Amino acid sequence: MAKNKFYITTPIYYSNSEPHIGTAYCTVVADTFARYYRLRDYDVFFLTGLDEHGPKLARSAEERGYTPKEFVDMMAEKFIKTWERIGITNDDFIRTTQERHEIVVQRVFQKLYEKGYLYKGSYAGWYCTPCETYWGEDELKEGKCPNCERPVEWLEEETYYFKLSLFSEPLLKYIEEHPEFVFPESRRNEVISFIKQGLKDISATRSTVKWGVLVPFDPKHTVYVWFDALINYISALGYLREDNERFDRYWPADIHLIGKDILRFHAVIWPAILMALDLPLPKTILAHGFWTIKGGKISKSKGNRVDPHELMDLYGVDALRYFLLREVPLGLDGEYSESSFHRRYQSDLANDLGNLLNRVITVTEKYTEGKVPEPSLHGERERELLDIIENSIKKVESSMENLNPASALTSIWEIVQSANRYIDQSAPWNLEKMGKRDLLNTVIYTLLETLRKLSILLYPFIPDTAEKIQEQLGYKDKQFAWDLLWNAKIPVGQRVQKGKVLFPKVDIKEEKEETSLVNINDFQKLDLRVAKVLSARKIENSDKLLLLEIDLGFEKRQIVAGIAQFYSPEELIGKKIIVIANLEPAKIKGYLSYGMLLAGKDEKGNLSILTVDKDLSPGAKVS
RNA sequence: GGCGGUGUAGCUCAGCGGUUAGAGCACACGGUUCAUAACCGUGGUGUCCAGGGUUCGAAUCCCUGCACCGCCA
Repeated sequence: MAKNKFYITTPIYYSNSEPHIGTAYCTVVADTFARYYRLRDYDVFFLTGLDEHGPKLARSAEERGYTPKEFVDMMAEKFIKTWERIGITNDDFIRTTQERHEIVVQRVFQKLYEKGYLYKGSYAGWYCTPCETYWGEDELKEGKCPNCERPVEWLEEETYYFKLSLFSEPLLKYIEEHPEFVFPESRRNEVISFIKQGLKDISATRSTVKWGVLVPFDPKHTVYVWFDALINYISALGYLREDNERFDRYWPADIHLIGKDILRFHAVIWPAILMALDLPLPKTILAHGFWTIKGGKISKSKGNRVDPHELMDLYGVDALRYFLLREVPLGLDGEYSESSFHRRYQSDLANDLGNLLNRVITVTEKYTEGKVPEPSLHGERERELLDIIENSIKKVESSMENLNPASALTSIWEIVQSANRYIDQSAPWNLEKMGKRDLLNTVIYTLLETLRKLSILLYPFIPDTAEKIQEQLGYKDKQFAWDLLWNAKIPVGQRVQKGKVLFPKVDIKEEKEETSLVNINDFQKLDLRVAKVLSARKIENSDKLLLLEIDLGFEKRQIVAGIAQFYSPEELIGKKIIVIANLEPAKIKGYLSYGMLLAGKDEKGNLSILTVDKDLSPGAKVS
């Protein structure tokens, strides 16, 4: 019997910036669905990847002194490492610079051209040459490029248009007939009202951008990045290629998980392309919300970016996953703060779940020699707990069906809470003295069995924890499958294995009011690092500035330093200097500086850069 | 300017026509000692944004206004 299939995707993230809480969020949610459906015995295909084309990327690479290829390879490494650490179980990782992808983009383009959906025209607008980007009249900042503030020029460019206008009617009809096509409903309404205004043909190629996929029938053009990017969902499956078994098996996608910012590409343009190709449309475009800090957007320029690695260092992988999944219903914006994260960790994970496991294992060791006892009685309390568990499982299933992992977690915590209540009411620590051996055995057995079920239920959300629970329950081979909720029991006689506390308490210092004194937290905001100077040269038209390329161990960067009057470029090369690695990038004399080196200066005007007393590797933290 | 959404306990939110309006967190008191100063129980708090209307009955439906947010122009 063929299994049901489930195909879920994340967007391919623009590899211009490193993984942050937003991309981590999206990927964790997708992973949770993927894991859940695997437990339900679906044949799951989970795709994520990177968007590696486009002018911005080429420019970022150049600014840092890399070729685009070197740069995207380096970034890809970071994404892959981060996802590994978060326990992401993607089945493939697509990169738009891969040949397998580029070929499909070209074939799709050729096909659309032959079917008459692409035509040559021209595009005009205010063009910024360094940024390789067109801007609308209203987007300009005082008549200049809003991105780099350099002058723009009115330019007309040859381009191929995609006949999006043909699809207003069919799209509208489709969306109206398929209420589940866009989620949540408010986003669906947005899409409908957008389409109702009428769709215009859109430019699908560029002749000024080099870093992209060549248009097969007119190679002075490259395919516009958005078009290139959308194709990933089918190129990864081998569409229009010889090895297209995956495509036959998994398309159409069950869920395209996306951020609300790219809703239109996915709910309008992408389905139009698919219709043009005579392909079935994905079942659901699921737009999640954004994380905010103090009600505002998280952005690099505000410098309030949240590094998932820092949270994992402090609290662990599952704390991050749990917070992201639990704090906010999928589809809405969520407010991130250290204190809300800490609260979730402390009360839900440490106090409720972690402590439950800990106390149950201790009781087992104390009263039944660490072995799963044989249950005998089955009383009112056991019945009650079982009812709650059964009920919660059903709620988890319907919550997942309704795309709401947050409410699934709420239901799972009903079990945690009931188990805590059960152990309190049954008070196994009194039963031995009272000579109620049978009841004692039943109570302990019931608790261990409840934890076994919990481990399965938790697996899609916090897989590490789920595994640790089974380890402590004494399982050598982990058992994760949904039907084991009903068709298995913890084996009598199995030896439990007390392990480390699941979620150790984490101390954080309360946020202090601003004072003139800085506290240790303030200091710790500075990411001071040892860096090795790789190259140095004078910046033209400046007698103070040097442009340095430095090795930070984890990456190479350029920084601008105002020390040309004190150091020659030659004497700096090879020196180990101290830099602030997380300083907001600044543009100095047209050069972007990604950090600042530390130097001391006395009243006489002598300047000396800071260096290390003994040899340290680049990237070493200074504190 | 157009379309849509939101406004409920100190905080985050659920309820969306029907008994004294709910949950979690926080707070207070009590219990308990197996446990990560944890867990369990009990408790209080609310002009359900404002005003008007429909209804036997409205946080819930309709209208107006205010505030915030989203999409579009």
